Amino acid sequence: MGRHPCCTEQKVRKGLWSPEEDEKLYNHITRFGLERCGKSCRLRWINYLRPDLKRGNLSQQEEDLIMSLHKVLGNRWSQIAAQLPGRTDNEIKNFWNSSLKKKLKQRGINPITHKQLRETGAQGEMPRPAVKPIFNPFPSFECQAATDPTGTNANLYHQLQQTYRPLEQNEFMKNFDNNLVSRSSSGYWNYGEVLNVSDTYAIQESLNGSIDWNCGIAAQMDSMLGKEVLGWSSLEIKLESSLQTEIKTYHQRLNPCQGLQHVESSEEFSSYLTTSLSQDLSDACLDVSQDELARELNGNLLSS
DNA sequence: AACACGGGCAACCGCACAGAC
DNA sequence: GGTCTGTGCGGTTGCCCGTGT
Repeated sequence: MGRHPCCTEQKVRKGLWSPEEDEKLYNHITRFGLERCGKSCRLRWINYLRPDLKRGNLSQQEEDLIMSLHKVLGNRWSQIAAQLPGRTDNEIKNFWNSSLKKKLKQRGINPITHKQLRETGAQGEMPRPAVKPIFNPFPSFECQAATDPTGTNANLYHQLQQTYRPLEQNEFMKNFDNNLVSRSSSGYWNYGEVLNVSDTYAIQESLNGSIDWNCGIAAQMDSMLGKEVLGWSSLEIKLESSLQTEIKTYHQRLNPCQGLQHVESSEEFSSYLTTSLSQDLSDACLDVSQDELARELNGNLLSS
């Protein structure tokens, strides 16, 4: 778990409180009559009083960046906030819940998956699936662009098509029959033998069908599966370090002083970001089709 | 003017993690 | 290895304010 940027600054102490610090705090509270707990004070400082905070509304550029980052990171507000200097995770979370979410819905886009909503629902909501949703090894790429070969991100679509080679029907069934794709009694899918990577990856679906990326939960699988499970964190680290690089490059492109190409829109950035990340992930030789896997596993779930 | 309602936002809550002891 | 403390994080709650009736 990362620390808040303020604690990485050299002049900010961390760890146990010294008697001198206790005395200073005590004096402040007794002198000014502050009746707040430490946690509340900390929150107030982080979200409101910190001198490096930006005031005022978020710019269109910031909004675009949040949108793009959410597509990749999901509700990891602190990580999103880390890319927006002077903005807090709380501010971004509130902005997302009160504004951006609605905007996406109005555009017919599911704010959780960033996929186009079907036109069947009365309120434009996705109908609940008849069976429990299937684990998707690449939730980050469930963007509209990847499913629309005729859209503005056609290049991305074709790249993803090439990067993630579909498994043939019999190839999948062979894997399933040989227990290379398996599911534990606790609801974990294990793709370790199918994904051609050094570690075995595991993940849990939450009740609402979203994916639980928590490494801590995945770590609990050690005992269940009887073997070392977690390379998940290493994948996450790889993904995030890739993301850091892309963000840096994005900022460079946004800065005309550096004489680099200008990014025109959030769509362009999304495409750019996702394309770059897909290249990084393809380096990990992930060789599986999510759609094929989902279809087949759904079928097996129904028949079991 | 009074009330209901909804949106925006700050603050709170509970959990998890890391490090010290 | 267990416990305690400090900290980070995301979901949720509740207050304030504007708007509509």
